Amino acid sequence: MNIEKILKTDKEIPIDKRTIVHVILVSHKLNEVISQALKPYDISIQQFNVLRILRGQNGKPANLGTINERMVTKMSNTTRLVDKLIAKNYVERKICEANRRKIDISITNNGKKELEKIDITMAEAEKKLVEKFSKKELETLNQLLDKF
Amino acid sequence: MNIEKILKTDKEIPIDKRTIVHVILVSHKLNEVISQALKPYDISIQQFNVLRILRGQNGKPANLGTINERMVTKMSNTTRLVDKLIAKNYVERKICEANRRKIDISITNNGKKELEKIDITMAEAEKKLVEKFSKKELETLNQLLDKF
DNA sequence: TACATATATTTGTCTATACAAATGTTGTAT
DNA sequence: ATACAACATTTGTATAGACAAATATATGTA
Repeated sequence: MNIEKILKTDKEIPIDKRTIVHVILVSHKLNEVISQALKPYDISIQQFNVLRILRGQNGKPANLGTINERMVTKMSNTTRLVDKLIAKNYVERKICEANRRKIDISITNNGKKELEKIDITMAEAEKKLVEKFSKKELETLNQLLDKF
Repeated sequence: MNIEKILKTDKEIPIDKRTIVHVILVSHKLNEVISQALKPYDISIQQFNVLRILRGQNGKPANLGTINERMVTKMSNTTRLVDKLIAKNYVERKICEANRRKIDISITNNGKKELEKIDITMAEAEKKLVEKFSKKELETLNQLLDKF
């Protein structure tokens, strides 16, 4: 990924700015590849993330706050994301009887089945994205990213 | 930036997935810091990018295609972005007489003045974002990111 | 010239994100 | 018991992004 080529610029970008733009560009690419991998399943990355979080609850329902905490992108409207998953019959929502301010959100069997199919595609996409890296390089990259 | 803490998970994430999530999380953070820096000027990152591209034209007007090429995030609707900059009187648009399909977009003096103010704030924000890195680390990071 | 094709931009629709305000529920202090 | 603050979610509004369709102009070819 050559940034200068992507941005069609001929002048050299100073290293501070270059690093920042570089991370953002790579992130865009990752998002794009993952979105494409999800396309056949007609589900967005964020919807997929919510489904995975709910499965990780192992039957225990989650409320909105819990989902939000675990999301890669903290959203202000997980409500609307959950709405879409309910429309697809991947998720159920009911009022939490112990605390009626909260809601209990859980994945349906249908949602679990769909997720299993998606998992395979996703694992392939993820593997392909990092195939050019050695294990050592991945470790170095993660250490460097930790400094942000 | 500790990913596991951010995602509130206790289990270790496999390195492939961890790297991908890591890049995306750092990218979110960079975007957030930059957005906040721009907030006092009431301009979005993308609007700022378009302004910078237009200034880089050195008086030569740009058409939509040119702007798109040079954008960090290639958009399908630079049209609407330009609309907003016109409303702020930072940018002018007129039909290109040489080829009436194209439009000539140029930055106004008002836009240039505003951009000069923003530049200072942005340079500070960028510098701060990478302050924990040595020059060598930044170079290594850029080299690793190139492999994506 | 007429027609098909390519090019450049605009518009519509849907999803996602950020932020603020509104709603409803619970806990607490008096 | 009432009033008030804190909490959890929902809703409204604006920006941005992906994609497809529509519009307008230009170009190549029979």
